[in-house]
Amino acid sequence: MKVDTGASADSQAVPHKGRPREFCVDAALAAALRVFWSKGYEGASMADLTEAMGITKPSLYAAFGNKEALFNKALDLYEREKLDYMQAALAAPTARGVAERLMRGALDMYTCPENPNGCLGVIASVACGAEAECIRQAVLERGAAAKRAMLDRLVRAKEEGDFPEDTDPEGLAAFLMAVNQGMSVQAGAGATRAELERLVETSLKLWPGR
Amino acid sequence: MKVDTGASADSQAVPHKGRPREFCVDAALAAALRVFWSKGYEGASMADLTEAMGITKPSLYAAFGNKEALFNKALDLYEREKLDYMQAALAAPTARGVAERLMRGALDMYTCPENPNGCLGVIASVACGAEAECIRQAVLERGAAAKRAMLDRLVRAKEEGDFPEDTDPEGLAAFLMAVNQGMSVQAGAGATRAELERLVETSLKLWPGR
DNA sequence: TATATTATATACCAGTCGTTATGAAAGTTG
DNA sequence: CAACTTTCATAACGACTGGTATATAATATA
Repeated sequence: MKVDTGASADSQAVPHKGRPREFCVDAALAAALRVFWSKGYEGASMADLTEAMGITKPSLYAAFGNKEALFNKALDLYEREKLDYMQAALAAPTARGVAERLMRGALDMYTCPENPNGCLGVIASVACGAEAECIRQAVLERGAAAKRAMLDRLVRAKEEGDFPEDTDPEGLAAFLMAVNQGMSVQAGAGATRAELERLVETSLKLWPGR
Repeated sequence: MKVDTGASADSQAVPHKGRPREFCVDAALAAALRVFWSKGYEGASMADLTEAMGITKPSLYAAFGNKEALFNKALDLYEREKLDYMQAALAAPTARGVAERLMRGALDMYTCPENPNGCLGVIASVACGAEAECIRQAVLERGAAAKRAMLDRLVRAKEEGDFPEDTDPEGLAAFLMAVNQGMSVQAGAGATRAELERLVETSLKLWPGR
């Protein structure tokens, strides 16, 4: 297991000693993310990855360590660039605003033609068999953290009077995650944007309180 | 590609000509289902399958054709034995009864200790990369049929006055499927029965009409 | 008992998996 | 120019993939 090379920073600032690399690390990582996102962790072969990234296998191993390390960095990138709607949702003033921003953000994410279909977290957590258990655990960890953040936000919302008295914030947090995960599955199954919009509108209409 | 041997019927009724097989086809298929259910289509290797089924590879190929045919038969078995709560739900007298039976049936299915975690349909449709596209299509086909049946049922429910006037049956059908898929994802992620119960109770409380 | 038919077990196929050893190429530094 | 360092491309590694050829064992039929 190699140490992290700190590849995320742009390496063009200070000229290195040896032969300079001929590819952009960030662009290669973005390409790798697309592959993992499309095919899952185990479904993405090194041949798929190197072809999409435009580099050879030794270059990949030198720059990113191994497949698992590459996936984790791709997962970081995914969370940073594609899951920003989550934090934006949590910042909404009311619980209804949280739900609305979350669902509409997810809708835009899932239906953006630039993106592969579905949610990388769902794909990787569901499609992880056998020896890639640590990958699964890493993905589940992030999902659990997201749910915890949502739960905290909804608990606060209840204290602020956003819900009727008999509302269960834990149930609602699980509910929001479930609708989001369901959207991911249906998007992966080829649902149209119009179909997902109806799902979002229906879910928001059912959402309780303000 | 061999022709179907009609292995579903119990072959002990009439003695065959050659050497009799030493394993029960139905039991082997049930074992194969558990493997596919746990690991997905591509995640389940022939070695996994033969070991769980207690037979050798040539026996498997002779009895079931190949991996794809085996999966399709396992999928039939799954739908027949594990998805019966779907039809039971559709037979409920009111839309609320449909939602209730569906969610509680799914809850029981996902939390039964005998079963692997999650829904085989979700697992196989999400975790199908590359060349197993026909498997994915077959699974998606069944999911689409299930949603269509649900939509028909909810349209009828609206005609029967189970919903407020401004209710969108299509959105509600997608909603029911989404909650179910979300339950599958969360069950696969290791959610406890108590957590899923709260999700079900919350969703049912939000369900509109009677 | 002899023959036909089917299932079994062993070993093997070509291909792919993730990973790495090897040597040449391309830079910086003395 | 000659070290030195790092990346490059080629090729290979052992392990595993889905799928079979072959030979033997077990039954029914004649």
